[in-house]
Amino acid sequence: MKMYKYLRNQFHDIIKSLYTGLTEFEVQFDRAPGNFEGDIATPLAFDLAQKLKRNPREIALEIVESLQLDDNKISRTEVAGGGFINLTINPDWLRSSLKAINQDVKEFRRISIGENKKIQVEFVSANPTGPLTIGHGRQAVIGDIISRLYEACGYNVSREYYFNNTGRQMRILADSVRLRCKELLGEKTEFPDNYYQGEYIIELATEFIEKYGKDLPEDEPDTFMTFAANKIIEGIKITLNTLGVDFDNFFNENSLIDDGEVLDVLELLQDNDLTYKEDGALWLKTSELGAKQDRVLIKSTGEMTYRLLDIAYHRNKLNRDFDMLIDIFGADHIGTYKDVLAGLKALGYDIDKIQVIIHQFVTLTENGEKIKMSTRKANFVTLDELIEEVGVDVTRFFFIMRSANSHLNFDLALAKSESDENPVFYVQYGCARISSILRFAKNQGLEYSEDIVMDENLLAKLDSNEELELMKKLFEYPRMVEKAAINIQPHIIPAYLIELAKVFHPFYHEYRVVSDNKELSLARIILVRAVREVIRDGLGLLGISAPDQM
RNA sequence: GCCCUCGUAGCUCAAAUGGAUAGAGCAUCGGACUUCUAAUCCGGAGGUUACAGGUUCGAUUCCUGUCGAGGGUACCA
Repeated sequence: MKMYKYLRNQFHDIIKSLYTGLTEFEVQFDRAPGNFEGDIATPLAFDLAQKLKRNPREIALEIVESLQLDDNKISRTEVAGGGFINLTINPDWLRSSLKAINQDVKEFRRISIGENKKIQVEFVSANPTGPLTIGHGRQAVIGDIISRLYEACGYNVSREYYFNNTGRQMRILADSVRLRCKELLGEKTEFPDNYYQGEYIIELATEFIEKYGKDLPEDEPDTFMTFAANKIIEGIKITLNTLGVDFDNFFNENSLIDDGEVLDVLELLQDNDLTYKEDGALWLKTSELGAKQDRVLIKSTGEMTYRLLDIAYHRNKLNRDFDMLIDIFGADHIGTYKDVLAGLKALGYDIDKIQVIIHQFVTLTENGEKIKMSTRKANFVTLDELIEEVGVDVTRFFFIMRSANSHLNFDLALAKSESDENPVFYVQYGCARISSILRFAKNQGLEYSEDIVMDENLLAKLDSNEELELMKKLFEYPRMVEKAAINIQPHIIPAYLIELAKVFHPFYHEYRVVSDNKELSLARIILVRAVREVIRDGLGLLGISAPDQM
């Protein structure tokens, strides 16, 4: 029985029976502060006090009096301060969780909120105009871990990458390659500033000549475009694979055009009187949909804008029968996604299904100097280069340990030279250390087994403060996974794992696991093995390795 | 100009929906390896949560204004 589920049910029942008029209330739980007796606290009496117009302390006392919590689970209940209710967990209940964790940690942390629900996460979706940058890396990791968290909560998750493989930037890409080809063949050219300057364009040009020969198909820009896009997409997929990010579907923008879906949307928008013509362009009446100004759908050149294509794309996604869609965008999309949602809403689609996560940019610094990243200019550091320098584990951990809407400061020099400062090693070290202990124990003839974990008398040996603290921390794990998923805040997981390691390492220094006392040794083996199970599982959710030795 | 995100210890960041005395890491100072991994641990110091108001039992969190950083912005994506 999950701790918080049990408590929530108990409190709900008692409040309903005590205050029959109340229908809407929430029971929230926090960890009790260290200076008060108790492990879990709830301020719900304050909430009720407001609704009932009564003294919070009186209400808290009333609730505590009527509450009939199982002594085997909660050993003490008290009212503290102006009306907080503090609960102390019975150590036996804590110890019982060690069985569950050791037997099957995935079952222990299993949350069934997503049973039979389908969800799609769209992320990265970088244009195929160059290698992935560090900014894309952050998004790749955030999206992947959000997907893993939802899977952990029982959802059926589909990861999708949307390739903007049409439009102006693709034509510039094609022409950049064409010009570099001519240079390679000895011709003098003017290479415009707004073309893609990166070294990789020259490599593409070299490969292009190898394939198509020196007689360039200059009147076939599509040949250059298709060649370059395919090569770049291939590279992007390799990079993502290296980072441990796998997609279920790659969706190409041009398919929306080829299948006529964009025209369908356009027709729908026009039929609903949501558009008008002006200055040779077709405008969407976004100002009537709550936005500041109207936006162009089709430019006077006849070219479709991103907004139109993105409305069509999201319509396509909504028609695919998902219960929820999560979009992960960089801060540069903050101004546009609202127009897209407004357009969809005007067409009658349920946009509440769409959750948009905006993440702030990564600031890359080296030796105190900011490095400005831009694909078009040549001075970016690629994701490949970063992974090469610091490794997959550090890259992933670094990108996920900050909340998405906080600017991420990535100090390259620090990541490269002093990677031991990175907390990922702190967590991994806990895992390696426990494996080492278990190896040592095995040599002494002491080993974990299904039989000993069922022995209540053995587990009862675990009664020191440090051991109980460790168990309390383990007990919180399922709630952390749920919290991270529901709030779409994946950084909660690394923060939790650091906390767990932070409780484990002092325990290790204070007590020997393997000692002359055989029973106590076995009990502690059960405990540290449970810690390792949770760390391993948590690192697994982050896609980070859990080494048995370091 | 307008819109969005943000401003917390010297630095990088936590603190779910408003909860009790705002927490970590790094850096700094002082300690701990003949015993299961010192990539570790123990202790000290470090704060008017940018600033000024407001809302209430209670504000880092919500509202208003000022200052500062990043992003978007009127036919790029």
